[in-house]
Amino acid sequence: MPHSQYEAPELIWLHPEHSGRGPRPAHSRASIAAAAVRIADAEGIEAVSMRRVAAELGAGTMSLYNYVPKKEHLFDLMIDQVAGEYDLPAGPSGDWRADLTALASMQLAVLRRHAWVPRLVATRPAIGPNGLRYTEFFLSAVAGTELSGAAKMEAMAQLNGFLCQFAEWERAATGSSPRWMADMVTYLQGVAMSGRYPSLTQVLAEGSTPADPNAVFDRLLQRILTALCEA
Amino acid sequence: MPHSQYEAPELIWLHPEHSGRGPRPAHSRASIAAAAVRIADAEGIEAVSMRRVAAELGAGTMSLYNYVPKKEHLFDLMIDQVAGEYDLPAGPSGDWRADLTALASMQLAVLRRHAWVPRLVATRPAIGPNGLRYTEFFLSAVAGTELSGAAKMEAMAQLNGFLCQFAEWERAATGSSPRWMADMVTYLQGVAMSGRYPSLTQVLAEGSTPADPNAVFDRLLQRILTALCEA
DNA sequence: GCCTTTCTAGGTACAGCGTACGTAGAAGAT
DNA sequence: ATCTTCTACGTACGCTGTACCTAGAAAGGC
Repeated sequence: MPHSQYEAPELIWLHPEHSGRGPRPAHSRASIAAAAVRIADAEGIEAVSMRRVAAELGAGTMSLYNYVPKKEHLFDLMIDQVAGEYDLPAGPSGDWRADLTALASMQLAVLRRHAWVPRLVATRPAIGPNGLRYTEFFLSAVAGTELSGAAKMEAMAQLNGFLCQFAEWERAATGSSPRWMADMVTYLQGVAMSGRYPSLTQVLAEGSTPADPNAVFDRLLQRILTALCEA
Repeated sequence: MPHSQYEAPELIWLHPEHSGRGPRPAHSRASIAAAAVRIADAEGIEAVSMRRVAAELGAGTMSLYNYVPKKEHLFDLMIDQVAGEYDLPAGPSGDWRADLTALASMQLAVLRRHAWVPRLVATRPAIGPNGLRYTEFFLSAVAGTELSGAAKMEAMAQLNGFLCQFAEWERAATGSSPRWMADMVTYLQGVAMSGRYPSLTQVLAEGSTPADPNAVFDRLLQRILTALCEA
């Protein structure tokens, strides 16, 4: 294909991976995605640059562009790569609440392993092959409910949003740098001292024994499931 | 302060805006935040660069660093700037559900006006002066419930997450480029054709009369409120 | 067999980014 | 009047995504 006047599709999944002609590609989408995931897990999503991923693969920077026409597409590959970690049952059990509870636990585990995922999926739809497997299982699990098709999709989006939100909240509470935590304490002390925020001050003063995140998760999840799927 | 060996606090709110000495600053946090918000509203958040904001203010690029030690802090200022758009009642009405419903509607309006907000608040806590006013109102509104202090904060975080999620979902459904929508349709047709995703195919085939977003919002909001605040 | 076509690999180059550092000068403190 | 501390901002560095180009490999048509 000529370089000019051709516009790559917005969706990498519409871009054929290889089309017979020419030399065998030295890499694959899967190996590229795996390399990018490795970097993001170890050094954070902001360390994932085209140069860095290419270096990880031992390839030239610009060679990557044969596989990934735009950097955004690299993110799509990464999302679908981790979506491949789901170990989905062959079919729904008939108990939608049990199925979705199990699915959500699995997803939380994935989000904990790959802390950069919530940020990415908030921006881009996860509709690669593995994302579609997830969607298919979710939809089959809630097939027995009275939800309309559109409502099922909404419910999936909301559940995903809740899980990402929870994972980020958990990480913010436990994974911040000491300096950051210290600054936060200093600031909130000043806020309490100012006297302008009595309700907030009262909550802060409560001491807040940090509840077991898993317990909080289970409780909130059940409530969300009820909210989403019950008529 | 000397340039070296001093480390700015992680929180811009711990950084004094001006300390008497030296020449009068030509700008203010408020004017800088307003300029950045103007740019983000008009051209998207990725158009907000230190150079661009400085230019908008008619200042030299590096002058901005006297007000905003790091770019992240500029985001904090922007978030608090739009949090200033809330027109909060003087105090809670005593009906927490009514108060939170009104608060959520106001917030949705803000998120619709400033589509870049969800992405930012997912990353950074909104604890500037205006964010604290919001927090204070939320906490005072749910003061009558049986929630613990920590549970109240969780509830606020979850409600915020829901609102951002909803705003992004709404925008994705209505605000994408024609090219993007066309590519999506092409892709999903192929997906349905493949036969590998029967439940998804069925949902897609349903036609999905696009429900009134406001109705969907009201319904989901009430369910979320119930899930979060009822014992 | 060869030739043409179409692919892959990857170097070079450019505009734009955040920001470290240094200098010049203004204004409050003594 | 002097010292100190602030503001304004130019220059420069290392990094980013990626447009464009060249070189060579492999498949299709004859």
